[in-house]
Amino acid sequence: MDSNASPKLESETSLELKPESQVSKKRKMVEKTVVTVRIGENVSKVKNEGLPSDFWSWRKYGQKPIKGSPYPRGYYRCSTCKGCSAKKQVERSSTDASLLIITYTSTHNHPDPTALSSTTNLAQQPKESKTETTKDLPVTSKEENQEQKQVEEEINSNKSTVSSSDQVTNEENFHYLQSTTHCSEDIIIDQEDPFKLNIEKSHIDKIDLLLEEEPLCYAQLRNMSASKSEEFDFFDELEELPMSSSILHFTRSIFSDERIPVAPS
DNA sequence: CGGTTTTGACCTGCGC
DNA sequence: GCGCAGGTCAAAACCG
Repeated sequence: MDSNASPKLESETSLELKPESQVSKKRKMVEKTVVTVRIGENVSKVKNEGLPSDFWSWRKYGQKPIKGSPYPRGYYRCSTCKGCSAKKQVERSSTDASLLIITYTSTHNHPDPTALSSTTNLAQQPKESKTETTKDLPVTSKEENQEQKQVEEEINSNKSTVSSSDQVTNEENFHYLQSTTHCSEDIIIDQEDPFKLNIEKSHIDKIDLLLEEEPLCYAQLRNMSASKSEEFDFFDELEELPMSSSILHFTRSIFSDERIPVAPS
C-alpha cells in the first residue's frame, strides 16, 4: 500500500490508496511523490490558491483536462536549474475542490535554492525522491520562525477553519510521511512529526494569511486572483507562485505529507 | 529583453 | 491494430 503513486489522482482519497494496478494504467510509473494540499475555501478565490511551490522555481509546460475530473492538470518543470529534470503535476481533486494534488516526478539535480540564498542549509532537496530521507533539516530556520510568528500573530485571530492538510516541515521534506492522510474530510491532519504539530497552526494561519492577508508576494497573487476569483480560474491556471520565504514555510507546512515515493518498477 | 504562461498539436502508452 | 487518454513539445503571447 504504500508506495504506489497514483497515476490518476482523481479522487483525493485514492491518492495513497491507489492500488498498483492503477499505477500502470497509463504511463510507466516513475518515482513519484504525491502530495496533497488542502486549500481553504478562501483559497479557492485565489488563483493559485497557495500552490505548494516548495522552494524551487517551476515553469509550466503544459496543461491537460483530465478525464473524470472537472479540473485540468498542470505540468511543471523545475526551472531553478537548467538541467534539472524534476517535474511536478498539479491538479485539483475532482471530488474535493479544496484538495490539491501535487505529484512530483524525478528529482532535482541541484541544491535547494533556499539553501543557496539563505545560507541556512535547509535541505538540498525538499521534495522528490526518496533518496534524501536522511537529512534532517533544522526544523525551521530562524527566518521561518520569525515569519511564522508574525504571521501567526497577525492572523492568529482569524481563520483556521481550513485545515491545511498536513504540513511538512523542512525535515519532512526528506521524510515522506506516509501517514494516513484523511483527505476526504476537511481536515487532513496526521502528522507524526512533532514539528508539524507545532507548526500546524502556523501553516493554517499562514495559508489563510496568504490568502487573505498577503504577507509578501502574495499581494500579487491576490491581485490576480481578485480579477479572476473563480475556482475554475484558479485551477485553470494551476500555476506556481513565486513564494518568498514566508510563503515557503507556509507551503511546506501545508504540504500534505502524502509523499509517496514510488519506486520505479 | 528574458523568462514564463498559454494553448494546440504531436507522441507515447495502455486497454480493448 | 485502433482508439483513448495522458504527457510533452513548441510557437505565440504576456509580464516584469
